Amino acid sequence: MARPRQIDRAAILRASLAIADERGVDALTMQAVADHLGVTPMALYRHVENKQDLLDGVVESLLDEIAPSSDDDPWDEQLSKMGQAIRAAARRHPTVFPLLLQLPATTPGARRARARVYRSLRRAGVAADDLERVERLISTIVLGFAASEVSGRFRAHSRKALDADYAALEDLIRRGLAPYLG
Amino acid sequence: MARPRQIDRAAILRASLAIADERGVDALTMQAVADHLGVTPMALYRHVENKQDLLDGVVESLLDEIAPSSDDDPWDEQLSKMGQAIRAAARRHPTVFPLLLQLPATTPGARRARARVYRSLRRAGVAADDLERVERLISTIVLGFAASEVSGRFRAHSRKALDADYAALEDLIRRGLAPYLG
DNA sequence: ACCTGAACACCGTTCAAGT
DNA sequence: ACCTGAACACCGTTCAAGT
Repeated sequence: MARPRQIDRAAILRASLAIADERGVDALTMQAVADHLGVTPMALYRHVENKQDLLDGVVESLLDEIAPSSDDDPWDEQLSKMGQAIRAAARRHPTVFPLLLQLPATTPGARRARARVYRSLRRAGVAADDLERVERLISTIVLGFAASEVSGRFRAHSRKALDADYAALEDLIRRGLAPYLG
Repeated sequence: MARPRQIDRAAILRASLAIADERGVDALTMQAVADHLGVTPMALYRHVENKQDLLDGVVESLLDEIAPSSDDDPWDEQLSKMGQAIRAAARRHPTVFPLLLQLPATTPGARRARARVYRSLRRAGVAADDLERVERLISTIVLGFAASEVSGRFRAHSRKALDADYAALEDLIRRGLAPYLG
């Protein structure tokens, strides 16, 4: 428990995510983060603008956890893997993940994540004109489901039931997307 | 601006929603609600358990705003109207609405809202065994979109672009649901 | 350049006291 | 039965001061 000398933005965001995962996003206070890093709360303001900036940073850091699926897989497989990766990230960070739906899609991390989906869709045969719209539809559906399942909305449902729901959702997306896959 | 003598749970939730709509959910404090009602913050605790209970109540009150569509309309029309009603409610309450995705679906208001969709789906020909799953899929998709569009995720998009996105989403749902409509 | 001490305004909540 | 005053622990944030 020696105090780490390197306190920078990345370390602050890492500590913040850990606190939110362990004790919930409500326990994510400037003081808790400072304690975790062996520093006073005021020291954080050198590296983050304020609490909202810190929170935005934490939410955005989730995007980098959604691993790019292998480009070699067929379209179906890529959709499947992306869904599982997103659901797994949601489960790892149940109180922070739902905030992704509120994150402006113009941040660097959001752009990177979108670029990966664009590539998948292009290889699947989606026309250039439809690319952005299709990406918005898919990500909205998948994020909405993942947020719902980790944040209490489906609290009464077993993991097995949620998996079956998600499989049905994936089928629905596949059918719904058929016209775009030309 | 005479202080209303009737301070009960309903009045508290109404005042809370008004404050959140005007100044954002972050401005929804016990003190702000008390001020709005001409009372001290401590008086609220007679009618709500605590801040979280108040917030839950406010979120749940949104569900009652999603008007039941007319039973006479054909299935397509009902889906359309439900979507518009939900998006309109989201626009009226942009900072509170996204919390719907976190509200346990076991509250009375949530049950009522679901019952309405069940009836629609049954009339559309969805088998009894598929009813609950189909409802979960549809509401997840529509809530996810509505939350996204009012909470900054699509901040860069015009109202026209969002309407077009939603139309595409509705088409996608229709195609995806076809197998269930037997 | 980076962290700290002291201070401020605000927040949720409790409890005994008032009516 | 219902509201209030006083009080507490905690929160985000600023700023001058330390190293």
